[in-house]
Amino acid sequence: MVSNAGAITNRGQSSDSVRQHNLSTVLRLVHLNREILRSRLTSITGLNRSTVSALISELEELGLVVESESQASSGVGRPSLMVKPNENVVAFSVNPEIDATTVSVVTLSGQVVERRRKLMGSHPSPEDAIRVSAEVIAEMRKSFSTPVKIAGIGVSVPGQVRTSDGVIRYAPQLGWVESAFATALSQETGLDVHLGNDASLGCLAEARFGTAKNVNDLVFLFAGSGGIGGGVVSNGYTVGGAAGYAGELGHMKISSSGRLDYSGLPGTLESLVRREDLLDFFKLYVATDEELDAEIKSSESPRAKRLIHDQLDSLAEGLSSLVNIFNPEVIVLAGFLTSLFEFDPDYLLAQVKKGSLAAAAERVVIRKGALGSDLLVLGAAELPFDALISSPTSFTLKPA
Amino acid sequence: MVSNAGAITNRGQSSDSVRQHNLSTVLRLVHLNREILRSRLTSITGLNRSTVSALISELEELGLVVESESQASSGVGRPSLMVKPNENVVAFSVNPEIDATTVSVVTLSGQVVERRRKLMGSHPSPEDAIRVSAEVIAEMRKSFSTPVKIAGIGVSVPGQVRTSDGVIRYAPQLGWVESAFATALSQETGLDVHLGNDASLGCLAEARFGTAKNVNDLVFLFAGSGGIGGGVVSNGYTVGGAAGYAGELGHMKISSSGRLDYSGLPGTLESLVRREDLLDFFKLYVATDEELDAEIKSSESPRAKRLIHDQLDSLAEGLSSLVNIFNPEVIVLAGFLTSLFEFDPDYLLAQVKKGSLAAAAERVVIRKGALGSDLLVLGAAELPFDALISSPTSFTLKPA
DNA sequence: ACCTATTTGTTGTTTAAGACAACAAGTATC
DNA sequence: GATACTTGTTGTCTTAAACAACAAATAGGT
Repeated sequence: MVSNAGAITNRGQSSDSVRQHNLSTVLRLVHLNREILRSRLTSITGLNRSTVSALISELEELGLVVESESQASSGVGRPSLMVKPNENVVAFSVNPEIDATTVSVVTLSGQVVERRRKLMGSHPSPEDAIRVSAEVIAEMRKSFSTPVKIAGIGVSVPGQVRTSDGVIRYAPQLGWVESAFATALSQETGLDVHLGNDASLGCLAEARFGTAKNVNDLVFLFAGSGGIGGGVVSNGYTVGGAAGYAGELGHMKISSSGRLDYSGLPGTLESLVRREDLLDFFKLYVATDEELDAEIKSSESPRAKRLIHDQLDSLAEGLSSLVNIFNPEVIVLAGFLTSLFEFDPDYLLAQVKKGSLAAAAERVVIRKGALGSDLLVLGAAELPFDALISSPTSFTLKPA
Repeated sequence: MVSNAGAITNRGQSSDSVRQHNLSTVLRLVHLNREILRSRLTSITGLNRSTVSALISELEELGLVVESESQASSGVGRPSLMVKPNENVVAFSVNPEIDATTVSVVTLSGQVVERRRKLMGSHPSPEDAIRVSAEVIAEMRKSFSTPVKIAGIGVSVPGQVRTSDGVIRYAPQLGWVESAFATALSQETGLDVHLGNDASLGCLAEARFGTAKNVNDLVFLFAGSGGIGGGVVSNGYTVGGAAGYAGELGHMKISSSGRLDYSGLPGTLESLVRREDLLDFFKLYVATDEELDAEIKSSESPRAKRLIHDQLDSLAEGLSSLVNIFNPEVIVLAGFLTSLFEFDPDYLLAQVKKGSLAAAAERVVIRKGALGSDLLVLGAAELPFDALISSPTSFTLKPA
């Protein structure tokens, strides 16, 4: 079914599904805002005060939210109660990288309360990462001081993930091919496991908690050592594609150059905007984003400036196309792209506008991502939380 | 708000909005299927038989649908009633072109029942097109033999349209800039006027009635004499962008070539895949798509084949990027792109797969559009019909 | 021709849940 | 301390979907 205005399904709504929808809506608002006044909930949802009251009671009985007296009183009238996510509801976030795997605990209120990074030998296999993740998760479950309830596990994957069954199709940097990661990790832990592409999850995180909060049309571009990934939100929905592989914005062809990207495609954005090129130039062999950033910011030599502007030009060409395709409200850059951007923000924006249609580009804004090292951690945790939020009554939280 | 699973709004649902939603859902299904059995409606919506019965009664009282005994009996049991859109409910479709403006009457059941093409002097102004459209519409309203009810007017615009207020920002072929087209035509006719980009409307039409029925992730590419336009459906929603300018797929940069497209951007898909180039080669100065198609299909000379394959290569480069960006289920080609495609369909598909990530491309299918000359007529009419369908009880149909 | 099984439409009743109204509780202003 | 104002709570009302029972219409078997 295709629709602009209507709902996405052909399903009708029974009174039961209405209740589910309203519970989800309230819970989602509480989650997204971290804390929110009851009076705000009534005005945002448009529901009656008494209805919101009943919904919150039900969510409280389910152990998903808690109410407290609000601190700062906001004007005349009886002060409204503050509603927050129950701090005992958590999700695990798993972030495999080339040389380490990070496991974090995130609360439903969006706090990263624990993080453990396990260094691994070079080129770990998916099985290695699964084993290590399962071990860390088991340790963490034993060491919780409060009695937590677990929504599940979210995994950020630097590669292509089939969302339907959580199979990693191809993760070039890690060298992983066709791994039934979700099934395996679920068996090891007894928890629900959800996988997502790292850049798509980053996009989700910035759109929900970061610099693109409340933005419905958004293009996100993320570059690390392994190339460029992307994510798009359109109409408030993540663009996922038929099987979940959408958002591979680094692999757009923007030039006739024969340079290959990490997936072997020529003339793509990823082949022309490369962290490696900058590292080579500055003779930094292993560098953090911060070191590279400092080097770029302090560049004075014409040759350095030329290189950086070349990269900015390529980035602008890609962004111009994306502006024409998506007419976004905001473009969010993350990873070392923020260093390029901040080197000359006006130049980048001007080049983007030059390469795109005036109408599509007229209100676009380019911003730096706001979530830093929490980006993928928060993004991955959203996957199990989404599952919980979309069916709060039937979802079964697991004990620690 | 950003969500994959949930609804797009933060609004709660009262019992009233449930009724509205269910009425819309049923009416939309009737509209999309042209006719549908009551039993199918119950199974698709998941609503109770008696509820569907009540909903249809209400829609019938509103004069939006009619019931009839179904013809072919389908097995045991009491035969189900057939529900169809009321043939008296119509919309006007207005399609301005460089040398003519076409006004059509489309029924809620998707039939084009009348079409008048008014030739206009070269380079008509928006005001000319508005005047001519209003005149034709006035004539048509007088000449209806049955007492019709009018949902409104949909206009396809070969250019960029701000959807919020129906202002044409820029229509390069027509030379129109900043025209408050919707407001003006509405004043002339007393009807609601909705504007949309031509290619986006074509995409919508193919997704609802054409070759991409029931496809939720779809890329549409349409090429005529004025360049290449596009449309995208993702998650079942049209990708519209922040202001409605999204879908300008012809203006993606795919090459370092300095050739300019009709909007002055270099190296774009539109600059490299050009109807004009083929016309020049075949020495056809004014040609219909059919004539050009015949010429392409009968090409034997190596030079002709080379030219066509060059264009196919450029088309494939654009499509590869789009596959990486959207991971569509189906790519639909329309206009003279179908001629290129049919010249060597396997080659195009192979080149597209070669230029894109294996996972994103593995299930993609390229198809020719199915709606031919009804494409824009049906697409534009969907705009007023959408307005009607999304609020069937409060919508006021205008008399002829 | 008749009987049975099956599916669908119709009608009256039940149930779930949001709206509404009245009242209580708590705050700011004068 | 009185008043205005906003919010939370509670009981009642209303809407609309579900449900159940029955009638209607078909196919297939005897």
